[in-house]
Amino acid sequence: MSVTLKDVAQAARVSVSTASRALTGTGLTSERTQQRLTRIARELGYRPNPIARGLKTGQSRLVALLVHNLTNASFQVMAEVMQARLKAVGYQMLLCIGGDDAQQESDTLTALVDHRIDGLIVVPTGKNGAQLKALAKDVPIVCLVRRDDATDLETVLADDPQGAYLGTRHLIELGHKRVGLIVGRQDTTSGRERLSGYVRALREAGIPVDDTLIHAGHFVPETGATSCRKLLDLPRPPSAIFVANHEATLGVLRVIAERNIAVPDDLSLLCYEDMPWFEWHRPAISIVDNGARDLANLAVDRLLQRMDAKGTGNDGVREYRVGARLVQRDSCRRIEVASTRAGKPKPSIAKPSAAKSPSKSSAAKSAKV
Amino acid sequence: MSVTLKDVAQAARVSVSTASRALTGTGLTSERTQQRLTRIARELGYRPNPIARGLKTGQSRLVALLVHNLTNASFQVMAEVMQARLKAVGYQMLLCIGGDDAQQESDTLTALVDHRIDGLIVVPTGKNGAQLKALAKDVPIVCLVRRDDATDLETVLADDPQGAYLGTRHLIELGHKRVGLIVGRQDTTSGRERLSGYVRALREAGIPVDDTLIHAGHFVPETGATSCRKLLDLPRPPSAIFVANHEATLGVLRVIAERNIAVPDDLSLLCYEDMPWFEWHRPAISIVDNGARDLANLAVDRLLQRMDAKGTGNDGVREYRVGARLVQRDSCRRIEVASTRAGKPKPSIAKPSAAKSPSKSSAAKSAKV
DNA sequence: CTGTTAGCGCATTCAT
DNA sequence: ATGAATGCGCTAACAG
Repeated sequence: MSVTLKDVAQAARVSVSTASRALTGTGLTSERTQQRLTRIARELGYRPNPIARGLKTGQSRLVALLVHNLTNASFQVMAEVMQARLKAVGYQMLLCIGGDDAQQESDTLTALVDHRIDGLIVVPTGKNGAQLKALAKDVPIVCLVRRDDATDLETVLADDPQGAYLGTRHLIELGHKRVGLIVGRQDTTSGRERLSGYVRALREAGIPVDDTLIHAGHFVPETGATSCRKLLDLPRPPSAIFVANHEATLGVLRVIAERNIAVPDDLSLLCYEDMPWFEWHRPAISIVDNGARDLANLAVDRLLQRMDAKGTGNDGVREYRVGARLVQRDSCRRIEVASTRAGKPKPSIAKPSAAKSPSKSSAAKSAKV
Repeated sequence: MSVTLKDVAQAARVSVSTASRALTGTGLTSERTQQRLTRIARELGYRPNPIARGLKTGQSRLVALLVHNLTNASFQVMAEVMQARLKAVGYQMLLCIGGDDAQQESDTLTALVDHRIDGLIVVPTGKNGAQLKALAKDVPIVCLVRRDDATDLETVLADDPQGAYLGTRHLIELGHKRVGLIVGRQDTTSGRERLSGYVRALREAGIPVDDTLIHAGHFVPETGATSCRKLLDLPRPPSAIFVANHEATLGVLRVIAERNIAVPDDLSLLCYEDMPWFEWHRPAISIVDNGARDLANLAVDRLLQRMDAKGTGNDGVREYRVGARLVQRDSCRRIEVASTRAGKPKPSIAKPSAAKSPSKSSAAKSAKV
């Protein structure tokens, strides 16, 4: 069916081992045979068989990415970035979709190691820590976006405390006193951290935290719809809603459309994680950008690094943060400050573009309570 | 590192071959040893090594999907559907992104066969027909969404002629005489077929085809923006635009937003291929649904079938079509028939759904409520 | 620098 | 029904 190393060796009248050495470029062959073999191999259309090679070397040239879905825009760009980066260094990407489900994640993980993947980037559900920990002994693993607290794996996170803080502060600076928050499950890193950023911004502004304005739930559109309805039905509904649960966004937009609410006139809306069309929506939706592309790149960098330095125990385990950015568009408006001081609350900080901010989340700004 | 078949055999005090036979369930072993081995294997946590097995059998339990990108909503659902279906029957999906680029496609294809994939579903660029044809001898292939005319591979297509026809006819029935068309490159199946459907609907209605209303281009947002601008700048601009190039949609929406054009009051808009948020956009965008989910399912069915019936030459090669559907939402409106009969053009057919937004352009700022 | 020898883990032939 | 032997294609000792 296909030409093997043996064929090449025969054609060149050398042993297979010589052929192998010459073609794998181990510099253990004479320059001449090296080139000769290379030529012959090319002429014959020889393609090394990764399966056979893998059986021997224990490697597969396969790297897996395990995400929850492909609907989330962040996961899309992560997948694309990873695929491109990995291909450039000779790896094939195995994309798996776990649905944020513990069982599926577990099954997929074992299937992946069965296939002897050389590396893994995973957005963990957080419910298979033990398994992940065990696997980490055999294959380099980098966690992405979420931390699995039961492990001590290298992890690349978005700076969610900062992002949520920036977003909330922005709304507060626009004059909003009652900011509704729709956030993810509190048993996830991002869910907790975004809530904490929100709370911090409120505290810092001296605004009491009103629990009725906070809705935490599963990462699905329905969460957004339900939560949004409840917020709007409040005796004193919020003047702004911060949707920090990306998957919930669609649900929120749906309710807003259903009730014919004008954004930003009747309600300011701020979302988390960009999507290509947010910019073209009317009004264009302001967002907190989590830096999906940079997250992916960093994760790949770390993974590649670990893959190279295999054998080097899991010492260097470290946690990384990629800064968040506020991207102002047209879905948030300034509202009248119906309170005491007439002075306008500082001009918007509107930092036009990028800006790594101190990633140390909390300590940086103000030592509030 | 991991427990091998040999370990299991030893623990059971049988030969590896017996162990192999028992565990692969070839019914060539006594019922008793069969169960005994199964139990022992489980106790030991034995997991067959697909690499080793693959080397022997020539199979990998890997199936690849090669698409252009992950931005296209259709590709997203196809990837998710495929992954789920394949996993259910014990295959891992290798997702590759070719960027609709001939070179990348070619590279990827060779990498995939190197890895001895057991099957391939590909959205072909159409520029590597020869290669695909050659590969088809070694591995079952199903083309999806596009046909590669240089091959005679089994192909699962959307019914684009029908879809474009339905969409165009819908607009015509609403009274539109000048319907702009933004469509894909004419060297692709879908590009040609959608154009043909458009033309047919026009002809059928006795409306002359105006070339200045037709823009064919690459599958990128920019195409939509450019084309849309040209259409709007026409001396006699169209009253409706049919965006039959999915990737171009964003560009069109952008121009519409930039110019502050009211849809559907100033312009009716019909798009091709659904996206989750189309429904929540304001106005909700009417579309022609290409049936991505069904396309994927059918493609998987066909592939699995071919994979089973391997050896059976490439006889059964056939072409399948998945019907398109028109999904009416709020972005198309009936317009006055500026001709003969005076009858007033009926009130806007505005479907029950959501409410009309403050139609007139000025939406963003201005006084509200 | 090169050829010889040995497996990697498994499925499968051939014996028994 | 089971064991022994063979080889898939390749890499890596181990000699020369």
